[in-house]
Amino acid sequence: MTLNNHTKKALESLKSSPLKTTKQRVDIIKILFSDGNNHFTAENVHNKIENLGLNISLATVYNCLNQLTENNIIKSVKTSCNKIYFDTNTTSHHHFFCKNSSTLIDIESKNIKISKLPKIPNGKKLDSIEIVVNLTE
Amino acid sequence: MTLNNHTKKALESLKSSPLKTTKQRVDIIKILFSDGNNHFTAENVHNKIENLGLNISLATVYNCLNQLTENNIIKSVKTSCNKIYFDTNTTSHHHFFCKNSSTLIDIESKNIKISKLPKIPNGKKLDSIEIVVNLTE
DNA sequence: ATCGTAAATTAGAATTATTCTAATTTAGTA
DNA sequence: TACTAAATTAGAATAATTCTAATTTACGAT
Ligand SMILES: [Mn+2]
Ligand SMILES: [Mn+2]
Ligand SMILES: [Zn+2]
Ligand SMILES: [Zn+2]
Repeated sequence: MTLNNHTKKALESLKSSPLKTTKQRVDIIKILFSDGNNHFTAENVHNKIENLGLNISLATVYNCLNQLTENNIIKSVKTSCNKIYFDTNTTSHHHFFCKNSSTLIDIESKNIKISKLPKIPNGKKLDSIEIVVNLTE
Repeated sequence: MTLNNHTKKALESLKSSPLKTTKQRVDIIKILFSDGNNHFTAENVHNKIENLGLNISLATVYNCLNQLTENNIIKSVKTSCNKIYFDTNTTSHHHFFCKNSSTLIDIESKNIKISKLPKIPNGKKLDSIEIVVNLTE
């Protein structure tokens, strides 16, 4: 029951955010960060909650994940399988996506490099670049 | 009413595919390819159909777009706005995505370059790389 | 041309992921 | 301890897409 560093840091971020420290938010953070950096759907988290015998409604899971995202404690990743994944890695990074298992694996920014980029269309500005390297088994 | 080359080629691909040449498929292809390469949601296509006074059910629009995709006459692009876009550009290419207007703009493969890629995780193989350059206005 | 049949079309129901609503409970502060 | 804004919740709503099952159509064979 001793907390790892990821979890401790996330709980501190929660405390210093404008969000209230509720039992549900603490439980969800513990689940998210228990195993190093990881990617979860809301349903994944809800299943873990049920397996632990906890009772948190699915609406709360979604509310919580969205608010943790808004407060930069986690981030969200849209995948080609039309589900939102929540990502404990808040650094700017990219992903492998395995189509067979619908799993995301981090690619650190320093391990991928774009050396040529077309010019940004007039009137728009660059927001971010997302690279997904799709894998099969 | 004279057809452009994109449309002619797509109609030929339809003819040489295992799909039957139905009025609905021909009309949808004409809509898709009428204006050079373009990106459409199923709803976009259905709206155009209605504006033209044609009558094709939404189910048929989806069926048709999915089968054209399976037969490589168009391709589909998943975006971060959780809608599937259908793309008349079947070459391997990447996209600008404007978050404000939810529009896709092609980036030709030759105009973008990845110079460093991490090694593929054991037991998996590379399927494809998707780069989305997100823009704001 | 007509027939037979597999494929296509259709309206509407179902599904899935997610968000919304509105009533109840709770955290944190005074 | 009381107050109040924020959080939680069950369940309804939404939105995109797919499914179902009945009807129609394309097209190869007669
Ligand atoms: Mn989910
Ligand atoms: Mn659509
Ligand atoms: Zn990640
Ligand atoms: Zn495209």
